[in-house]
Amino acid sequence: MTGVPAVSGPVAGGTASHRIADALRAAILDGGYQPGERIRQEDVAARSGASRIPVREALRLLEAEGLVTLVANSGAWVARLTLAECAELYQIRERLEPLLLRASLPGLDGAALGRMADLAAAMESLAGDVDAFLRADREFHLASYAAAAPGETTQVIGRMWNRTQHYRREFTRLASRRASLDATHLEHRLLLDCLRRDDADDAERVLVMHIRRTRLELSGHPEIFG
Amino acid sequence: MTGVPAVSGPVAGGTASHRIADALRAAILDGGYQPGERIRQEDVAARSGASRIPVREALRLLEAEGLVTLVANSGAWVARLTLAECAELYQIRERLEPLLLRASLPGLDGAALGRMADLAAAMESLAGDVDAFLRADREFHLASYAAAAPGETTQVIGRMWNRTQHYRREFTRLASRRASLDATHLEHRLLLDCLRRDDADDAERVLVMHIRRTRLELSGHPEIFG
DNA sequence: TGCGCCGTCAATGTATCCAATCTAACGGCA
DNA sequence: TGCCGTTAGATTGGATACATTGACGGCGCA
Repeated sequence: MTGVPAVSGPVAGGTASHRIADALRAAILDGGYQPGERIRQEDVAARSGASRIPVREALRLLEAEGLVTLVANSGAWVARLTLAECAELYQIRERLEPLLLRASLPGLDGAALGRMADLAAAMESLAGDVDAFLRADREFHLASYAAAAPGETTQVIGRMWNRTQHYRREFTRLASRRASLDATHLEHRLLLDCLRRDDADDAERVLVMHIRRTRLELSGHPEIFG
Repeated sequence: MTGVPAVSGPVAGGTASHRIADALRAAILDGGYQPGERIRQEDVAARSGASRIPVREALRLLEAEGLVTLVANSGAWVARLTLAECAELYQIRERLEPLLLRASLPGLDGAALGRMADLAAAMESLAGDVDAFLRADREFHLASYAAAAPGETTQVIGRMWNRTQHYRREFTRLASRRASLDATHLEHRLLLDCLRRDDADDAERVLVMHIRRTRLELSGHPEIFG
């Protein structure tokens, strides 16, 4: 229940709906709920000590974020993606993340780049711990965008990361077993180099290739989406 | 209340929340509600013959779409954009719409291109009627994407169009008064030509320039965002 | 006269209760 | 024995009623 830096996280004020939505989101991202798993309103209500009304609003919120699928008069399930849907989210990322990176680049200072270097190094040594790798990878990329003014682009990209989180976990599990994250590590270093050189064009290119390669490798593992 | 081809339109099942959300969305897009205007839950409930519960869920939905701004314990307002926020949405469009156009291009047949040509011609003669122009422009561009499999990209782009609708209307009002939509018309013809030639790269380029020029012209009219 | 406190009111947030709908198990029938 | 209609249960959707929060205006005081 801890650890994932929630993108649309505990920002919103004290209303119960938001608290519940935050808790559910964290549970889904951490794998406490699996894709396809049913979410019963009363269960959530009981666990959060509230009535079903705020739970319903929380579910609506998560549906809008794409994390939950609601069917009228039937129920709520943790959203699952087909391979094609997941690939589409990655294509959106390929187009939008370079935009955000470009906006962030001028504001990235030495401290931010240092933190990113630490994370990149950590990922290379963390080959075994999938969840730690996921957290570091997420923080690495989000850190590269952190100097951009938060706005719609950040929101959209955050939703893409959240929606694909489970499949990234499964893929990383596979890849780490075969010790085949070398390309990832290399691209992270390349990206850092572009940022240090303040070269936005190169950074965009590297980032596009990084996301695209991941997408193509994901497409090679349709069994993840079974 | 009619006319706007709602992007996230009356798709969803019979639940009252969705009906109310559809009605509110249409009202906002048509200008029945102005940006910054307050939306009272009881008003909407009374008008739609339902209680406040489904109204609240509808408002949550529209908040997620970016059309409504909710403040806890305070109320709901029709979302308003600053010039910077609007420009950001246009930058997202610059990156994503070419992607969608490329996906749609192979499936565009003669009928679709013919319809687009009709709409382009209509826009050129419709110089006076702002709302008719807006409808035609929207249908023109959405038609160019219609052959792509509906997915997240379509959704995101639709939301961008919806959120900027009001400001496009105001801008068009200004531009049509000065008869300065010539560049728009020209770009529409160029785009159609690329599509007829089945040239995806050129089409992407023209579309990017089309959206970017609009963004820059919008930036020249900060008074719209007062 | 201007600032700040307090009371009233309106609008939202939440809980409880009832109705409508879907699911699944059961039994009848071919 | 397999299929289908029926019925009972569970679960969600919605309405009403109450609690809570925030806003506005009046009053007192400096």
